[in-house]
Amino acid sequence: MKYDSKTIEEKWQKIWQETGEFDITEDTDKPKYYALEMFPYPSGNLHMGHVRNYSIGDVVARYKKMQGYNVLHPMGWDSFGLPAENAAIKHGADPADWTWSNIDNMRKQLKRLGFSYDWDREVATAKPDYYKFTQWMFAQLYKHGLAYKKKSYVNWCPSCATVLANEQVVNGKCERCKSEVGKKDLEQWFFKITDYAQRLLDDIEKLGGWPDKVKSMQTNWIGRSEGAEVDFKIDGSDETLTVYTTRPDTIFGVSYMVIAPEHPLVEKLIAGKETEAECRAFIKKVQHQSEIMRSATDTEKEGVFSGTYLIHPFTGDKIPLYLANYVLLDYGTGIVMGVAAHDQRDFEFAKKYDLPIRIVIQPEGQNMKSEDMTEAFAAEGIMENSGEFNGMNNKDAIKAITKRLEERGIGRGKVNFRLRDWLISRQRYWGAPIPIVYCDKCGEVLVPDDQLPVILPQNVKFTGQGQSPLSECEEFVHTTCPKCGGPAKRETDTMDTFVCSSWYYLRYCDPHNTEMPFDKAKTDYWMNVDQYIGGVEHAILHLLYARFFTKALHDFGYVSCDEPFENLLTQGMVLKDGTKMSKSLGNVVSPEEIVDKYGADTARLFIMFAAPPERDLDWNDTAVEGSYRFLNRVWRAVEDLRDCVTDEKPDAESLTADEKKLRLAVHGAIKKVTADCDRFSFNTAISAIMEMVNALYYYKEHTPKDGLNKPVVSEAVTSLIVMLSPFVPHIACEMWEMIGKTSNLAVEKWPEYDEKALVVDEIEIVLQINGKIRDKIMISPDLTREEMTELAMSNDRIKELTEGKQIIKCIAVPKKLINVVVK
RNA sequence: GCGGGUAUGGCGGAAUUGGCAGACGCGCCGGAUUUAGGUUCCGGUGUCUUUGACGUGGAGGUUCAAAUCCUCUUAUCCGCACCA
Repeated sequence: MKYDSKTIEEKWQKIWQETGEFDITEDTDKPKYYALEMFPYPSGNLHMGHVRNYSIGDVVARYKKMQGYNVLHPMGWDSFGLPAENAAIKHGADPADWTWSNIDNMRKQLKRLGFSYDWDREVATAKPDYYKFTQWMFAQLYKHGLAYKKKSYVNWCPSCATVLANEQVVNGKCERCKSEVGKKDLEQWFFKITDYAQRLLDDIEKLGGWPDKVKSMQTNWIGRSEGAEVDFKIDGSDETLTVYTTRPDTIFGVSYMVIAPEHPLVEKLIAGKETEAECRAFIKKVQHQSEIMRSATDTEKEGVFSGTYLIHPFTGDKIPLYLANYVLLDYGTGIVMGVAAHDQRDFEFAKKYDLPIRIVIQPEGQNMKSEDMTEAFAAEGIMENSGEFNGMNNKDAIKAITKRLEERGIGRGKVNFRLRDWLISRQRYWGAPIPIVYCDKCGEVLVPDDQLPVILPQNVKFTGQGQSPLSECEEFVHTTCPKCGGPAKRETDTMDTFVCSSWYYLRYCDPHNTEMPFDKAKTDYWMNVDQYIGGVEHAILHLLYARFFTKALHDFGYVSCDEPFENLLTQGMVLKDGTKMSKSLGNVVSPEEIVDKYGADTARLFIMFAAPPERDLDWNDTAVEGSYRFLNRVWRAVEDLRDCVTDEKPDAESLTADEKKLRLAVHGAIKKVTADCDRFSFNTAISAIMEMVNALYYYKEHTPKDGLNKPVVSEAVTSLIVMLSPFVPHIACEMWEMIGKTSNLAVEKWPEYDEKALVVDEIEIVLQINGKIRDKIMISPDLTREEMTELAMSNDRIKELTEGKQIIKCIAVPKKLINVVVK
């Protein structure tokens, strides 16, 4: 007989729903705990990655609840985004209908897995009551000068027909559709995340509960570098060009300069020069080079002389200015010094175009010659050919030269970041409209808070071509100016969906508030998120944006915290046969099927048991059977022993050896499961429960039915059910009922172990000679080192093996081993 | 190139602080139950030339003792990448 997972799971899910079991409010009598999993995009169906993410979160939430915490555990939908719109283009479905029906389906699937969400707090970012406040967030940033529009050379995905943030371009391709990303000069909305670059970087230190991997990814992404800006006079003009360099110490080694071909000043620099035609041809060529080609390290460096010379600020030499494909427009000033001897890229470029290689730093005690060099020398050394700075260590020269530049007013120390401002406008329909209107009289006008939300219109046309559907929706575009009441046009760009997901964790604290995105008192109670759980793919984008939002809202006075996520767990992927599950490979295991066949509890148990949460998990059908078998084994034991359940406590004084052994197993398990759950080592927590079940079977099989010690068995059975309940809540509740309990298992107190039950008369310790095991003996655990040593010396085996040898020393580790060192 | 991981039986994994390597599970082998298969219960299962030796990707080192610490190295995965 197998236990009936289907009936049991439906029964308890219904009860939880009807009793509002997991609905929660602020309660200052209890410590709070905010358990959060990254909310899903409603693609249509739950996949195993979701099941894993939410199973981990549910165990955490349920475990904390049983430990007496007031647990906030919400769920919602990151429901704006391109797939809805693509479905509209492809199948003619309305993006809203498509989204809501997907949500309905996935909500059902989540409920079938028995997660302990407070469904009353469910949010969907595509609903007006939510995006009203996404627009409010935009307004706040706008009012504080952190949202601005500028013409910029931006990433453009031709297939998605929209711009993309820097973070959404992966290897020169669109993160979503993988098509090659181009560049366009467009007027776009940005959030000034760069204002927070230093703080976002500094505060990474505060993120003690985050994985190092994520912290280092963010550090690299922010990419702080220290250097200097230097002004170079243009020969024959009063104007200057400014470069950024991290190596001002190499300034005397400059043999040429380079400017990005797309640089706005290029036009002026090449106009009327002998080389103009050549330059124009080069610019055209570079424009046709794809972003991937341009950014690949192994792409050959190419350039052309601009016809312009710059004047070296120290030597007064005339230095040729080149246009070259290896200089990035949007980092630093878009102009760099070419120091062939001390930078590998410059070295290659100089070799190709036969430009001078000037050594200005020598490795200590050496005398390199430029004609012998096969690669640039980028390490530390002693300055030479650098005028007054000769003989200095180059590290010191960086400071000295920067200082001199500052004194002369032709340069300055400068910190640069790799992080760019966050491009948030999208030329798409299914997103939160940007609350801006354009009035002929008043210009760009922010929609006032009391006129939010700017409602996304329905019944727009989806052609998949040309402009955004919104810009062709006349009744949306034409409006009145909030300032002067005259005719005005709406901004037709919508916001990047990452804006919506940058503040949802705050909305969960107060999801029904119609006046404000949240009440400060409520976020003060619930924030920070104590445990955030999700995929590592969000290590940069979402997690950086959310940190930025929290800091900005903190500065505006809306929240007290300035980091949102106290602890972060990045769960591993769910694989099949060592590779990612994917439709094209046909190796997708559907959660629905598994729940149908074995039940939600088995699916959850397998996922938690098969691997530690942060590691990748290979789906294994026979191992799933093993988890199912274990639950049946537990079920049979509880069924068998249900009559033993009593309120009577075991009498520790009068137990048989077998009874003591069972108690030891039970309390040992309580100790280990608790410690393991505290450190999120759920796989070993489950294995500890399995060992306890094995001990229970041993006792059961070795004791006549009428000889069972009821209080001892009762203690074992109740602890077993309680400890299983965060992992497999349905079967646990059913067994709880089966043994006659009427209390609510979800808030049952987590068991505590009895130190006395763990005390044993004898333990096995190891006898070693020179670190090799030679015997094992049973001793009292209380023996001192001296007593242990004495025992070892009188041991026959040790005596035999050490005969005729010189005993140098004897190391005794209480409760572990004795090691005799001989020569 | 820079940054961060990972490497342990046939497989997933365990060993929290340096102290019995391989817990727990899968698989496999055997016993009991059964007409048989399946189920269930019990037992076994790192390798080998088995009174012992070897064994945590490889090579050194520190230590009475190393999967764990140090140095070097190989493989592999992930992130960033012409960032001046």
